[in-house]
Amino acid sequence: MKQAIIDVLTQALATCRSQGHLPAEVQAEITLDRTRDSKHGDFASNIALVLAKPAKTNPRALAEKIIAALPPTDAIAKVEIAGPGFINFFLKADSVFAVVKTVLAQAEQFGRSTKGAGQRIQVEFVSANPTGPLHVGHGRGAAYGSALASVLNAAGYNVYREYYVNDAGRQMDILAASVWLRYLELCGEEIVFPTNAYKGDYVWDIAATLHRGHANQCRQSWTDIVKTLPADEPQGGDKEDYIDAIIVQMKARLSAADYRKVFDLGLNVILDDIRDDLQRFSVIYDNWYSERSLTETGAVQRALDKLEENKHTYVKDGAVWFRSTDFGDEKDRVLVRDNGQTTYFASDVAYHLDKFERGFDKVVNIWGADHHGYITRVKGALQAMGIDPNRLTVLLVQFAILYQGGNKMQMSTRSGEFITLRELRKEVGSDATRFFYVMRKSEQHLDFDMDLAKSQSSDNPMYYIQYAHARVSSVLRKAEEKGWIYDQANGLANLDLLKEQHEQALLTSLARYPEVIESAAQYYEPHQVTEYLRELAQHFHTYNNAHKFLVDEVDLRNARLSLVLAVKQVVHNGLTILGVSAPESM
RNA sequence: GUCCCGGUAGCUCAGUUGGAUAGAGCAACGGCCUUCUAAGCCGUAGGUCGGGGGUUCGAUUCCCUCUCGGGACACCA
Repeated sequence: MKQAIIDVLTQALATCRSQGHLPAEVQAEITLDRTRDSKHGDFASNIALVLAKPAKTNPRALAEKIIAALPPTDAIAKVEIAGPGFINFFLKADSVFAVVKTVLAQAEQFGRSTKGAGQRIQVEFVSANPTGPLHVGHGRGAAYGSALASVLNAAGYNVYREYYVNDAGRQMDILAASVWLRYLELCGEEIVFPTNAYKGDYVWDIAATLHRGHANQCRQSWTDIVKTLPADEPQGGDKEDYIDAIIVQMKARLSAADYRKVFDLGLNVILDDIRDDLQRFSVIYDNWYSERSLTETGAVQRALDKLEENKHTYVKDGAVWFRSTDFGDEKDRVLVRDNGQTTYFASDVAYHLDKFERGFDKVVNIWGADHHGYITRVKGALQAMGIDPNRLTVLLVQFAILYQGGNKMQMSTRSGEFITLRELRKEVGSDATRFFYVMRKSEQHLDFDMDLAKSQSSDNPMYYIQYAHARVSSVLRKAEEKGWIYDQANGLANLDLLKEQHEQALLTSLARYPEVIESAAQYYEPHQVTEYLRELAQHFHTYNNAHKFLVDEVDLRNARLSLVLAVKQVVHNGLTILGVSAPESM
């Protein structure tokens, strides 16, 4: 409907140009908005205000010319000039009612569009290091990324969901060392656990599995090891140096195969746990991409070669640097360390090169807000390799702060004292968790009120929306009890009986849904869907309270049931995009 | 110090990407169940859109500046 009006406006402008009311060189994008006030009709355009100056006339006079040039249309009842020169469009009743027919006919497909034109878009999200269970910070990225992917899919993009597994690098070595030390404790060694090692209980579990399967095979004398180590932090040393020294010892004392065994056990146990966790959170992926594979396939080397070929690297202090300052970065970045090891950044360059080599038109990364400094260098590297950096969009997700009983709950991965996504899910449920995570703009700090998320009352927006869905089902059950059979054909033939204000408001809300999906996709803002659903639910509840659906008059009853069934469908479609269930009863 | 994000009702936040009289939910106050779920609805009150400049027909929205919060600034990942 919106597009249809934009089309006739475009034609009208063309006519104005040919008649000389508008200079041919004056161009403007037509904006058409839903009106806030029904006195202003259904849609309003500010085009006359925008073009008045270049056309050297006043807005109202230009608006008249434009209106006169509008081709006749079935859908529009009347057009008015209002205020300083707005053009207001009033839709015919028939075209307002038509949405019910469309919703019921298209069902799950209602709201889908072809705006994305099948463009291939990759969404990479969560990608947490497999060094421990997902915590509540990752949860927001998971809910947001998953909802965004669904929104893009509904808007006609060909979406590919990916998780980048950081299965290489120092943090993973620290995990392996942490597991090994716990294992040594199980073997009977008396050790002092390092400040910088992973202390969560899950490390004990992994160590126990190792001990069960391999007994004392990987056992080494802690007393011997300690002699080679510098002081740990509590003893006045450096905790980073200390843990690194342990890793060196571990690699020296275990065979390569045994080291890999400990390393992979930790990796696989945790990765399986993450997969399971996300699956229960209704977050699914098309692919899990291994960082380690980038080294193994030579992708990292290829990326480094490409940067070197294009003369964007140099050697200093024994390290290979990327001249990222040429692309707006504050300082140049190391690709290969003086010890010969490539950095995480080098893997990232290779990974992003690979993404575009795989043929995605657009790539979206969802990162924690603490990674914002990386955007410039990654985009710089893309540019340095001859790829348009604008094809990459990085969306930052701020941390969520949990509140329970009015108190802030803190977390920290390394200390082992953190709230896991799993705990949050079990506490407030998957539906409410997902809904609350996407309720706010991603780049905004989120106050996550656990008490509210758990509460089963109208204060809780998720329950409020789900209840609208359940309420329609309840009405249908009631109709059945009364022996009244819903006749959809009859209902659709009598939609013109829906004259109440509440009904008109609902019809407009329903018609807006496809526009909301497109907008949410265009701006990467799934929270537009939560806002919309709350509003739709509110219109429904208000209507429900003011009017009875199950009236004696058959025609009116069928018409109203058709309307509320359409509401139910749209609520279902919207909640599905958000990864939230739509219950039949509550 | 540099760079991001934010400041809208007592609280948590929307605000259709520059439009018409700035909205919602809590909290406060007053109403509505012999009825398809009161897990709901209606009403009242509540504002210098952080301050100050600028851009223009028009600014909560864009630009500059100041201010106050939060965060990021590795040869870690």
